[in-house]
Amino acid sequence: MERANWSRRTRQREMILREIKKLRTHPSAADIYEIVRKKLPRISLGTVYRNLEDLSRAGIIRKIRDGGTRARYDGTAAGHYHLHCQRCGRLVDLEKDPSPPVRVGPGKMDGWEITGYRLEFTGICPSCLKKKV
Amino acid sequence: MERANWSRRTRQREMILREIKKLRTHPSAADIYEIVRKKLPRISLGTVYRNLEDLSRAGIIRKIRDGGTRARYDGTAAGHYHLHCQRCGRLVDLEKDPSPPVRVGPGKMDGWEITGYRLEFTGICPSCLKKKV
DNA sequence: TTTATTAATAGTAATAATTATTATTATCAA
DNA sequence: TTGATAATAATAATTATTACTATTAATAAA
Ligand SMILES: [Mn+2]
Ligand SMILES: [Mn+2]
Ligand SMILES: [Zn+2]
Ligand SMILES: [Zn+2]
Repeated sequence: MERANWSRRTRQREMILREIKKLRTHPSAADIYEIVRKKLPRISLGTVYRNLEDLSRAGIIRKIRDGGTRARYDGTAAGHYHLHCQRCGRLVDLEKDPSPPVRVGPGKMDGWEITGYRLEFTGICPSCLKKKV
Repeated sequence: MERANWSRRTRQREMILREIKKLRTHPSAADIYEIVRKKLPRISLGTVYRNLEDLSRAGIIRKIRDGGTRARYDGTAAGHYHLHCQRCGRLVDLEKDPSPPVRVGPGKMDGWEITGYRLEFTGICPSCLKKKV
C-alpha cells in the first residue's frame, strides 16, 4: 500500500473521505459528487475523481471495478468479500466470512442465489519486479 | 449461462471467436478489432463489440472487468484464476490451481510477488429473486 | 438456381465515464 | 501577514462503449 504524500489537507478531501466512510454502499464517483455537493456546493467533479484516486492509491479506500462500466468505491479498506448480482449489478458486502476453504459450488448465501465466484490475485508481475522503481 | 439464440452464422462472429480462442492473453475489444481486421478488413468495431458481448453472455467467452477502464475478454470460458499486476495492469492466467484452501498471505506465486487477492461471489440478489423473469 | 425475408453488418453519431488543462484559490510554513 | 505553490473549479478533450440506420448477406423457400 503505497502511501500518498499529500502536503496539504483540504476541506474537499476531508469531506469526500468522511462521506464515503459513512456509507455501507459502493458509490460511483458521480454518487459521491452528489453527496459531497450538499456540503460543499462549489466542489468540482474533477476534484472528486482525483481525490478518490489518491485515496485508493493510498490504501485508505478501495476502488472496485466490476460488472458495469463505471468504477465504484468502497470506504471500507479492510479486506472483505462482496456479493455481486449478475442481473442488476447490485454490489454488497458479505456479512459473514465464508473462509477457508472457500465454497465453490452453487447454493444460497445471505439470501442470494450464488452461481459462482471470481478469485483474483493481485501483486507485481515478474517483469515489473525486475525493473527499478 | 443463458445461451444466445443466433439465427444466422456470420463470418465476422466466427472469425472473432476463432481469433480470441487462439490467444492466451486477455485482449480488449480494440485489440480484437485490430487482429480480426487483418482477415476481414471491412469489419466494424461495433460488430466486434456486439459479438463479444453476445459470446460472453452465451458463456462461450468471458468478459473481465478489472483494474483499468476498458473491458477485457477471455477466450477460455472454463473457470480459472488470474494474476493481475497492480503496477502495469498485466492480467495473466494462473497456471497451477492453488485451491483449496486459498492462500491468503503475501508471498511468491508463478514468479509474481503476491500482495493479496480479491474474491467475489456472483449470483442473484434477494430482490431479484423475488421478481418474475 | 433464383428470389424473398430479415438478421446482422458497416459506417457513423451519440453518450457516458474519465482524464487533461489552466487560471484561480486557499493551505501552511516562514 | 505574507509568499510559495499544492490543490481546486471550470472546462475541454479523450476514451470506451452504445445507439442508430441504410445496406448487405445468410438462410429458406420457390
Ligand atoms: Mn465493500
Ligand atoms: Mn484467463
Ligand atoms: Zn439483483
Ligand atoms: Zn507488471
